[in-house]
Amino acid sequence: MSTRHLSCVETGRAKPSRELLLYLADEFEMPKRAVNDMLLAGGFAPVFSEYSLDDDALAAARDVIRLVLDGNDPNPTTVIDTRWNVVDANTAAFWFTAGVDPALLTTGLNVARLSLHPDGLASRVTNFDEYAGQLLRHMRHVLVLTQDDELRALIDECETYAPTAARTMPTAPDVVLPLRIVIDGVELSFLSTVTTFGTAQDVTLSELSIETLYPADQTTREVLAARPWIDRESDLSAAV
Amino acid sequence: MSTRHLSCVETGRAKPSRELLLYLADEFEMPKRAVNDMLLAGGFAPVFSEYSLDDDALAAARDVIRLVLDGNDPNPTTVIDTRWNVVDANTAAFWFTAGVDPALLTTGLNVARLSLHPDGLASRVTNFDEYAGQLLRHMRHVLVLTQDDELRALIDECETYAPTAARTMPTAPDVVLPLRIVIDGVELSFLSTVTTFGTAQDVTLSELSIETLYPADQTTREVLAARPWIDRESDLSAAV
DNA sequence: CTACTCCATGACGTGTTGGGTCATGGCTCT
DNA sequence: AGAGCCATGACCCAACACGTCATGGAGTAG
Repeated sequence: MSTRHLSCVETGRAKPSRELLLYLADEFEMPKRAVNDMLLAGGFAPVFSEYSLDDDALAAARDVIRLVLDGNDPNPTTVIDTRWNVVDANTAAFWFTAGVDPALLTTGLNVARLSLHPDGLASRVTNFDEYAGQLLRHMRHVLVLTQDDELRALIDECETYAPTAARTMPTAPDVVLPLRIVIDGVELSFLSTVTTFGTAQDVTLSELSIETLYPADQTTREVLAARPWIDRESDLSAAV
Repeated sequence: MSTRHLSCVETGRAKPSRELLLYLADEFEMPKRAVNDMLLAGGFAPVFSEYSLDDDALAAARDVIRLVLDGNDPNPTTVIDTRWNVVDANTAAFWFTAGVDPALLTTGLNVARLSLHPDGLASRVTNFDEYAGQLLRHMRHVLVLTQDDELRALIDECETYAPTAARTMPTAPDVVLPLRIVIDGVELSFLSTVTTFGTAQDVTLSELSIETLYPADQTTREVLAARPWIDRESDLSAAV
C-alpha cells in the first residue's frame, strides 16, 4: 500500500476498507480477537473462525468446563459447540437420556437431534412446539452467522422432526426457554438458559455454549435436590 | 430507492450497502436481533443496542438472574452490566465486600472500581497486577465494541488505581482469570469466569454478564461449602 | 549549518461500486 | 387484451478507497 494512504488511515482521515484491515492485521500478525475488535470498530463484520475444536484447545478448556458443570450441579447442564454437539455434561443432564433410542446416544451426542427426534426426548416434552420453535430459531440465528453447511444440514433434519414448529415464524426470542418434560413418569418444569464464555480470547472456547436447566417450580426443585440419578450413574456413563 | 436496485438486491446480483440495509430494516420494522443478523450476513458490523436495560426489561430479567445466582451458590457470583455496575449478586459475592470503604458500596456498586480502588479489595488481592491487567484488558475490549463514554471514563479512572497493570501490554488473556484474595485473614484462591447470555457469535453484547468465582483449591472449596457468610447476612443486605 | 529521513498534507488521477433512470419484455391475474 | 409486477440490459453518476507526485516541516546526525 502507499505511504500516503497509510498516513491518512493512521490519522483517521481515510476509512480503510475491510480488505485493507485484514491485510494489515495479517502483516502485524494480530491475534484473532484484536482483529475482530478492529473490524467491528471499522464498521465491518468480524471474521468467524473455523469453529472446529481441535483436540489441544479442547483439552485446555476441559478443566474450566468441569468447573462450570460441577458448579451447576444439581441443575442439568450441557456444554455444546456451535453444531449443538455435546462436548460435556454433568450427571444431571445425562439423566435425561434415560429411555431414548440408544442409536441417538452413540453417534456423537447432539442436543438438537436428541431433543427433537421422535425416538429422543420429543414424546416426553410437553411443550414440544414451543420448545422446538425456539430451538430452531436459535439454530437458524447461529447459521446466519457461521454459514456452516453442517449446521444447515442439521437444521434441515430437525425441521422434519418438528414440521409445525418449523413453519411458525420466529417470534421475539427470549433469553430463557421454558421446557416441560416427563421423566420417570413425573412432569418436570425447567427454564433453559444459554450462556457463553465472554472473556475467551481463544476463539475456540468462545464457541462453546453452556445450557443450564433451572427448576421452574417447587416440585422440580425438590426432585433435583434429591439427585435421583446417582443410583444409576454407572448406566449413564456407559452411554458416553 | 429504485425498483431496479431493489430487484437486484433481492436476486443477489447487487450487494446492498450498510446504509441501505438499515433503511430497509427500518422500513420493515425488523426486530433488532434480525437486523444484526442481516448486517452480519452482509459483511457489516451490527448495530449495538443502547445496552441499557430499561426498567421493564430488567424486571423481566430479574427472575432469570435470581435463578442463575441461586444456582451457583455457594460460588460467589455477580451479574453486571456493560459498565461493570452490579445488577445483582448472591450472598457469597457480597461476602467479599466486608471491610471495604462504605463509600464504594453506596454510590452504585461497581465491580471494577470495587476491585481496583485502594480502599476496595485491592489491598487484599494477592495477585493484583495480574488480575487488574486482565480486567482492564477486558474492559478495553468491551469499550471498542460499545464506544461508551461512560465506560471510557471508568477505565481511565481504574487505570489510575492500577498504573503498572495499565501499562502492561495486553498479553494473551486466559479463559479463566485467577484471583487470590485474603478474606477473614485467610488467602483464598479462585478462578473467575465471565459468561454472557446468548450465543458466542452474537457480537452484540448482551447487556448482562455473569461473573462466577469457582474455588481453585481444596481449602477454598471447603470454606465456601461452610458458607461463612450466612451469620452476617443482615449486615450485607443493608449494604445494598 | 547542512543533509537526510520520516511523515503529514495538498493536488490530482483512477478503478470500483452502490445506486439511479430509462426501456424492454415475460409472467400472472383479471 | 389490457394492467401490474418484476427481472434484466444499457447507460450514467457520484462516492470513495487507494494510488502517484510534489511540498514542506520536525527531528536527527554529521
